Amino acid sequence: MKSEIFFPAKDYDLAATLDSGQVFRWVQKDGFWSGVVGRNRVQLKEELDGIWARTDAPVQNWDWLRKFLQTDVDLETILRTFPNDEPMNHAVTACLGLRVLRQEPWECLASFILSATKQIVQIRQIVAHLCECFGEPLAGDNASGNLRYAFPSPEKIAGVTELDLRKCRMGFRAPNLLGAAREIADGKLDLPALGNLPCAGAREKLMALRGVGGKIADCVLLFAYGFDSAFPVDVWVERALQTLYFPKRRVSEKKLKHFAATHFGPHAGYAQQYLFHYMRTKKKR
DNA sequence: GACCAGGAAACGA
DNA sequence: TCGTTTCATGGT
Repeated sequence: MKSEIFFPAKDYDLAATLDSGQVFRWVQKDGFWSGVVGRNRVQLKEELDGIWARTDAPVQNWDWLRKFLQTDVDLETILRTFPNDEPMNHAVTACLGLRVLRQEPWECLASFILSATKQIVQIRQIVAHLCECFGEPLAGDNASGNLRYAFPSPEKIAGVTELDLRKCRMGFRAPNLLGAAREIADGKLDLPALGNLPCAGAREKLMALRGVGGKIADCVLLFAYGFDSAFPVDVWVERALQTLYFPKRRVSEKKLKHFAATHFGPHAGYAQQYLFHYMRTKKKR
């Protein structure tokens, strides 16, 4: 029994949002985007004035999907807080409608632990392997590959061996994922409770995990908890800051991070996502 | 076949 | 407090 709904939203670019390295399980086919949110398989389609959605299983309350998509966020208000400079204006013009999603914390944390020095296509492959190996099967019948499964729980991961995880081709990231899963399964780290802490406190807790440094912590703070001030600096964003803002002189990573923390305003993380996607897509045009 | 990827941690100067 | 090296794997 399928269910469907329409979420009104101005300026929502579904492709840019789902294909900008925030999430790793969404695939486009036959004009729809297919993915999994929690235990629900979902199909999405961008319409003129919003997002149309359909699930395989019946749904009464759609709050979980509305929250994931962040359709209630007034994008225009956020964009107005961005600095009015040339690089930022170019990035916004190029990817208008790009949104920051609100993900489930464990899936987000696990995915970004697996992201270390991996290309986005490869992160997708590793996550797909992980779901096929350890995820619970989902109800319904019209999905293929890893979309047949939920993202595996911390308890499930905590119960397998490092060798089992390495079979998903995650290499040296395996002990880091296993360690994080055990901390959570053992109750030593209360992931949902991090959302009640100040940003800096939550960041500290995340960085206490082996394999989680500042960049991965910032991704989780921004993509799972909605701390819009978090500003992940990876190789692409570092390149964006260096070439777009300081083209004449080489600036140290530390200086770039200080610049980022002071220049982009209260929704810096949102601005970061525009710069990231802009840099990754502009040369292809 | 070289080079690099949404990094982090250990190490040496 | 810096820069350098190592880690595993696969895309380009």
